[in-house]
Amino acid sequence: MISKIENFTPKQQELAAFAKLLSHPARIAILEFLAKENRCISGDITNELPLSRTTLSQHLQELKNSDLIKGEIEGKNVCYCINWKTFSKMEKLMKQFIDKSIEAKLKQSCC
Amino acid sequence: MISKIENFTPKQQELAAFAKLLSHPARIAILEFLAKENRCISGDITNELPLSRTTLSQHLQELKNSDLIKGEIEGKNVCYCINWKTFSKMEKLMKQFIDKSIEAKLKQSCC
DNA sequence: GACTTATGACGTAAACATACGTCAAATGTA
DNA sequence: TACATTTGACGTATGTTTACGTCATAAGTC
Repeated sequence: MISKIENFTPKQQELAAFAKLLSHPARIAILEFLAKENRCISGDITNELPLSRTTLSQHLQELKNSDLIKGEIEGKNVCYCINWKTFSKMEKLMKQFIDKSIEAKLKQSCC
Repeated sequence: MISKIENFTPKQQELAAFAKLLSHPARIAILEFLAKENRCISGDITNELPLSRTTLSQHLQELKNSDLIKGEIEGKNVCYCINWKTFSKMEKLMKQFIDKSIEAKLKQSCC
């Protein structure tokens, strides 16, 4: 199968990539948990979520690969936390898309 | 394989489902196109996007199944348009998630 | 009625995501 | 040094998404 993704605009691709990260409740739960805790948290996340450590590790890896979270080794543990720089970028793109759409809504005549 | 999705909160599931809809550039492009046009548009979308009619139809179906767009038959054509009620719901959930996260950021001490 | 056009339905192949068990490495503790 | 703990890496089975070709249907046109 040939991917056609590169035929879309960079912005569309970037927004889609961020949306993909949010497209599984486990990853949303991870981000919510990391945001809630005012200190950084290692594999405690495993105890919080109804998934095996292995599966969770995979989701963490995905978030880390996309730079939405950071993970730093702290002795025996790993301290994970949200990368706010990337998070803000996601917020901006998402807001832009939604606002642009809703703006257009006002001019709409049918349906 | 057993799905563990039902073990997460309804809000997490709902947000993830919306995010999944936005997780492909084609579907973002469709929504952008529908929002841009101030009249409703049928299969003209096919001419706008670098995908076969069949593939596009599949993406349209997905958006329609989730109620993010509506499609009404108009003679020979189908008039598609954004379902703003669902769109607003998505906006609200997404905003809630992002704002709640960023609010927590201010209290954060590490990383 | 025959023809064209627009569209959804169905089938299918390739790619990707999800979920988890097991293993190995690295670090702190007895 | 021996041992437990935390964690990423690897393998793998199953499920879902993407992409498209082909067929069927339904509405307008000749």
